[in-house]
Amino acid sequence: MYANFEKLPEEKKQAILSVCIEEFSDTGFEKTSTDRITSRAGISKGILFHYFKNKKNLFLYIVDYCRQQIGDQIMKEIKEVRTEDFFERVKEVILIKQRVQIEYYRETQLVTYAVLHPPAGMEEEMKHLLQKNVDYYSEEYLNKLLDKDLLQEHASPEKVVNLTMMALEQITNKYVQEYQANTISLAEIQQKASLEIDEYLKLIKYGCMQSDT
Amino acid sequence: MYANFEKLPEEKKQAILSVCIEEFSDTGFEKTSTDRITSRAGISKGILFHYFKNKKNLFLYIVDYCRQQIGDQIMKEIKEVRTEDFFERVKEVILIKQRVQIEYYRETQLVTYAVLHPPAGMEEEMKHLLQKNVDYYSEEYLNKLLDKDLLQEHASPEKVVNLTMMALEQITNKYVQEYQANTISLAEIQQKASLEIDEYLKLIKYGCMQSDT
DNA sequence: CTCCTTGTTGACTCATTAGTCAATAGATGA
DNA sequence: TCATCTATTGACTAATGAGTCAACAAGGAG
Repeated sequence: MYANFEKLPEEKKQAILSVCIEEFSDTGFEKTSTDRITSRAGISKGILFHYFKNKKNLFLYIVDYCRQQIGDQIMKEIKEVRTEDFFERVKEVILIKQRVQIEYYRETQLVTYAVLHPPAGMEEEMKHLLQKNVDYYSEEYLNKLLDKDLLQEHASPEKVVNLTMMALEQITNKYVQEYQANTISLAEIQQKASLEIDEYLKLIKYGCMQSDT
Repeated sequence: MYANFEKLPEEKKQAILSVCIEEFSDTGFEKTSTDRITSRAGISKGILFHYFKNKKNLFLYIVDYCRQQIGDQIMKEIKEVRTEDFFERVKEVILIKQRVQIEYYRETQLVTYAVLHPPAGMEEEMKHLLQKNVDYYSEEYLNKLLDKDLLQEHASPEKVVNLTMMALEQITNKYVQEYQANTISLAEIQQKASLEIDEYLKLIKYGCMQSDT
């Protein structure tokens, strides 16, 4: 489908891709102008439409490319994680995600935006694209690590996994925003996030109420 | 500023407002056409620009109007809540929010969208608008209801409030989506949400691990 | 009825943009 | 060298949309 584009020399491909990523993540689908893309990338309008046929296809290609990049990077790093304790592992995984989210922040922004607010007429494509990502680190897998024998009878494993993921993701997102606003170093926010994560994990593990209630 | 619009007969005002809300919430700022608004509302293009000067002002006016409507409605209902127990109260409040979110779903969608993804050049206005909403049901207030004497020493009140709000909001949002997708009744999703909330509250109160660990 | 004010119209301008296509440049092979 | 094919160009089209403005309508006030 995009063979003509793909057989371009890597250097030129990268130049075009990075301009597109910048433009789309900055101004969204509608407001991004193909004129601006072509002039910034130093190519003609004709050739862009020759490669991708239309703006919609270009956008889908770029979003999918970003999704893949992020996914690959996260998977690569997660594969190294050996920790078997559920809570420790979730923590490590979430900190990896945070790092990647910062390293690929434009890509993350673009994919998040595209999935949450698909441009008119792309709802189906985005759903399809999202599915490719769902299973790249399944909750099922985490679920298996949770030792059910240690859980209280009222605590269903799915709820524990869900609450934990939700809480940790919220914490890391908060710090990502801080990182982007000010100029704290990555190491610093990871350290802060790590401490806060520990406290929330304690809360989830042992609750907030004194046991004699 | 918008005196000319505001002194219109209520009926005509409502007609215009509701068309704008529909269009903006459906297609977002950029894609919404003032031509379409005027023709659907049965008014001329000239008069729309006479009332609001430009599209940006119109959008801000509509978003603020929606924000106010939602806020007023929630406040009205929350004022009736007498429950003093923190967890019970948070639950009631969140279920009220869920009801209002469903009743005013277009308005909610519009405001959420506008705040999360402000159209180019409206970032400041949106921040300002958000601030008006922040304190309409402060976490501070909820904080006061949390009896600190009952908490374990590791559980900081802010974290308990935060985790609770986050969890419950996520649950209600999940059910709102279900409601919008299928055709379950409001009563039914509120009942389901209520049960699930109870389980998460138990988890937050007493944790998931058996105490002898 | 006439003058004035205020509300309202919609055809028009001007800028922008996705997408096209005839023409050109460059490469390949005979 | 010439012929053929592919890659690339950029001026052009057609559509759309925000914002303007001269003109018209309505409703008093005198």
